[in-house]
Amino acid sequence: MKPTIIDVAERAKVSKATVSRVLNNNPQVKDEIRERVLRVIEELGYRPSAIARNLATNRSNVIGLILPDITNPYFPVIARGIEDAAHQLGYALFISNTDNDPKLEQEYIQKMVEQQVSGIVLISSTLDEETVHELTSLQMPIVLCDRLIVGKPFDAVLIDDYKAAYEAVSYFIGQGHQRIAHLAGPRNIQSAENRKTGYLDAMRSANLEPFVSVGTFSYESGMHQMGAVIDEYRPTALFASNDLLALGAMQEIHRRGLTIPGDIAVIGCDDIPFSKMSRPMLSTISIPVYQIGVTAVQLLEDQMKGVRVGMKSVIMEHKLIHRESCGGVDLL
Amino acid sequence: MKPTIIDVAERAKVSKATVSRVLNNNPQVKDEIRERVLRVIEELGYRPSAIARNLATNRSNVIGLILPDITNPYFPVIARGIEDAAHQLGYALFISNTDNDPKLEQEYIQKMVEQQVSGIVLISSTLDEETVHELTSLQMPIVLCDRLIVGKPFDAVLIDDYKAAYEAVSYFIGQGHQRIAHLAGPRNIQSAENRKTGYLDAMRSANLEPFVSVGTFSYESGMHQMGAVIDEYRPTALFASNDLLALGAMQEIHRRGLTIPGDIAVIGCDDIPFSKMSRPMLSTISIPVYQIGVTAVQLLEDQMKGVRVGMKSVIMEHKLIHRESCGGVDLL
DNA sequence: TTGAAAGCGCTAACAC
DNA sequence: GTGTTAGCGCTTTCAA
Repeated sequence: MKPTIIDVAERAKVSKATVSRVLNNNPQVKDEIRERVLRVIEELGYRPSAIARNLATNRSNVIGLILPDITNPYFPVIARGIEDAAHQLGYALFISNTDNDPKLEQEYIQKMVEQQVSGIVLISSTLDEETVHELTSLQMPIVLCDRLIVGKPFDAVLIDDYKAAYEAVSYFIGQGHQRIAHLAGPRNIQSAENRKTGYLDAMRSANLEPFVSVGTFSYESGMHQMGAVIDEYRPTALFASNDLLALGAMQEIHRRGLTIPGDIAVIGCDDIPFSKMSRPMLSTISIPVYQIGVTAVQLLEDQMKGVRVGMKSVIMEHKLIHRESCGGVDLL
Repeated sequence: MKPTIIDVAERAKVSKATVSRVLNNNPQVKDEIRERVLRVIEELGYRPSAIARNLATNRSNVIGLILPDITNPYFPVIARGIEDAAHQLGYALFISNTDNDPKLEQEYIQKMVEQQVSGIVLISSTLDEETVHELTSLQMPIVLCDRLIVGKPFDAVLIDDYKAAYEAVSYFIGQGHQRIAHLAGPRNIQSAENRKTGYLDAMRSANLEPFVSVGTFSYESGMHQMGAVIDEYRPTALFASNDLLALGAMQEIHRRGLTIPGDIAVIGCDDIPFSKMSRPMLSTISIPVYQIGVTAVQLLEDQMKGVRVGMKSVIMEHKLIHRESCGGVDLL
């Protein structure tokens, strides 16, 4: 059997309260006794049970991360930011993939509640009313990360998708492009919609005829959509709603014997690790993904400590990274 | 306050034992009472505390995953396989990144022990004696995943790195290549060493002069090393120890105005998602990463259920995926 | 089929 | 400075 606090207490000839005190670094323990206890702990290889502790203190020092799919190259860096920040603050991390399925989201939220997590970081693109309602009724610290449905009553860390898209398109316009296409993401993903709107507005304000092709946020989708876009619109520039889409589009552009950026200039969004490995290297809107994760945990910590009342949203800065695929002068 | 089992019991006018029974689907509860209790649970929005439950049952239904870095594109798919399998079996998942730091590995193992996880999946490249010793003394279900230090007394799921490398090199030899270089991974990573040995043996058995360049498992390393390899060895083919290395090497090859596979044919290893997005598409040794994760959890489950005594290693099948970068006839 | 009560391993008053 | 004791919310005998 694993030793318990009682085993330690008996062997060290003290009460378990004292053992508990040394465990929690309570200063009012005589050094001599502290050392004796420590020694016994060592001898026995004793490890306090976090579970018993949690039950007694009603806190778990665990935070939960719920995200769509760790396999999507956009998320690992966020996850890493969250994990690093969490561990730094002494929290362990639960993780669950939902594939954006509201059913699963709710199920995992429930599970986390049952596990008594101290807080939840939720990355969801599709938050429905029901989930929101469930979340609010939880009375639990929650931070929405990156893909907010606007107007929801939660802390959130986001980027300004609208502006990011607007800037990318404006760059193309500044370069003299007239036929700028947009590969959009799924309609139920808020950030995709915002980027689309940004694109549309930028085009309109320059009196240019927009062309949008809607797909999923995947490489394959980028390939397939791009074929039709070329056939129907003959763009000289492309703004893709995320890098995977852009990379897929580039593949198709090359397949047709067209050049990048010569025939078609391309800008993506997210700056996933691979965007600098493509040929030509993908120009893209860079998002401080790691920092988003760190910030999310900070907001969570604030809530957990009760430092702050009321909600708080943090908007992270994005930046157009001028690599090879968008043509034009080097902006650096 | 969150309702407890007592609140439910009182409101349903039964004892908490009965509530506990319906919670655990104990069949010997009268339907009428079961329904009444269920109704109250619903009304109160009651959720049993996993923590209290764990303390009472001494099981946590949580498994821990310790891996080097979720940000490395090789790991997310494994992680996903593990998570899916875990959730399927009713386990939640802890996750920790170690960056292959033995200190951190030990720290996280300790944390997981304190959290009373039911089992641990450990992906480590560098397992030192001390950690192994700690692990064995834990008496806890453990599965080593993918990067085994051979001869350690744990369950493991692996691939045959030696053979994989041997096959890749043999393919090149079969194509008539004489100057086949190898970009190796770090010396302290077992799989990298095994791949290197496979390369070396294949070269020797064909009486070819080998050329190995050792670096890290990164894209940048691939770029940098490849420069020297070209200068010093003028290879016509390259076997890289992983895809990131291969992709970096391809970048450098292109930068020098050389063609792939024309001037230098390349084969990578791992089949990370990006290997099919590169241009040309990277030929590589494909590893059933997702299945590795699933299998690891199955082994863990076996241990946790006590189904099996003794150790077990599972070797997963790899396969050379012939895409564009390795030249030669299409093998399909 | 149900209830009473002991206990899981720890923390936190409170008393000494 | 240290010990006693009463919980934390659940499961699980054991009786009834």
